[in-house]
Amino acid sequence: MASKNVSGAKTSEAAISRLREAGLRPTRQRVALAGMLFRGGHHHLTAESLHAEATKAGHRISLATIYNTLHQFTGAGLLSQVTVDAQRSYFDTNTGDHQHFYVEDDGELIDIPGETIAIAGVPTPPKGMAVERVDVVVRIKRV
Amino acid sequence: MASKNVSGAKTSEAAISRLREAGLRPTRQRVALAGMLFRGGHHHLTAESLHAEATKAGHRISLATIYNTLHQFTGAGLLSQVTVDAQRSYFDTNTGDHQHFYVEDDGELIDIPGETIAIAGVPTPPKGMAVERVDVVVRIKRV
DNA sequence: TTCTTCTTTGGAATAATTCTAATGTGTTGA
DNA sequence: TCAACACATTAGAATTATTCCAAAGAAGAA
Repeated sequence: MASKNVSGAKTSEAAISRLREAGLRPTRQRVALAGMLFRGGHHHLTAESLHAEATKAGHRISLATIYNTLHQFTGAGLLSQVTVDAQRSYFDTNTGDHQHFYVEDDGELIDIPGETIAIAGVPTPPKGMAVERVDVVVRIKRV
Repeated sequence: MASKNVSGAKTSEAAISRLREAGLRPTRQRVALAGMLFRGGHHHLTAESLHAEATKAGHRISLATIYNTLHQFTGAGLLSQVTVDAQRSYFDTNTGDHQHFYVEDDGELIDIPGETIAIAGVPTPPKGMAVERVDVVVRIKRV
């Protein structure tokens, strides 16, 4: 018997294997969120925005679970966290090497591809420390 | 009759003119904070850390005033704000062009002089926007 | 001085995030 | 198939950083 929703089913299967590979149990909530997050082009989100999107799509997922999931996905390398604003945490489905424009007027993030910006002369960290990541944020404003 | 504390008096005078030049009324609280902040080498601080330092130095200044003052000083160009952690706002007495190491283990900031890192290829911002600042954060961890 | 305007303040309010303890669910092995 | 366990989810309380508010206080001009 055919699935009620072929494209939905495919999304789910992809999400499920993605979660399994990451070592995360494919629970209903995680599958739903992974389906929304990794369905196509990259995007930026916050806990609140993802919660709103999930609710609108008909998934009843608590905010606590949204937070848990965002952190688990980040830990598993499925998402990256972007720190540009002291008030709110942003997440990015693009985990590759790249940078961001941050529009200060409305808190929007815009990707800058990884090869665009060249950074030279990063100094050696203090003894006993290693560089984890080099973040570049180009803060822009409406003129 | 001589001042009770020559060095303290000098610090105050310097702080007072600094505030006047910035167009800020030299109130008792602002003078005390400016005295602590601009007394010597550059440093990094948070609202809480400044409040604790002020209290320890015997100044009774409310946390609300600490926040007000930090924002006013930042607006006046006496401080710069550093966004490296989503949970807490850092301020820097070094307002010149420079970058930071951020020690993720203990939330410490370390300055990287302005000439050290070279950034090339910053793309043109979208129409109607202008680059406000380019921030580089080198996140490091204990190995 | 005295008036006016700007500041400071304690405490309440807000916002984002985390915690907690109870309940629910995926997985495993018999 | 199902019992049993480990792991997840949840609502709501708790926490943390920060801002707001309205009243009381201090700085500057006349």
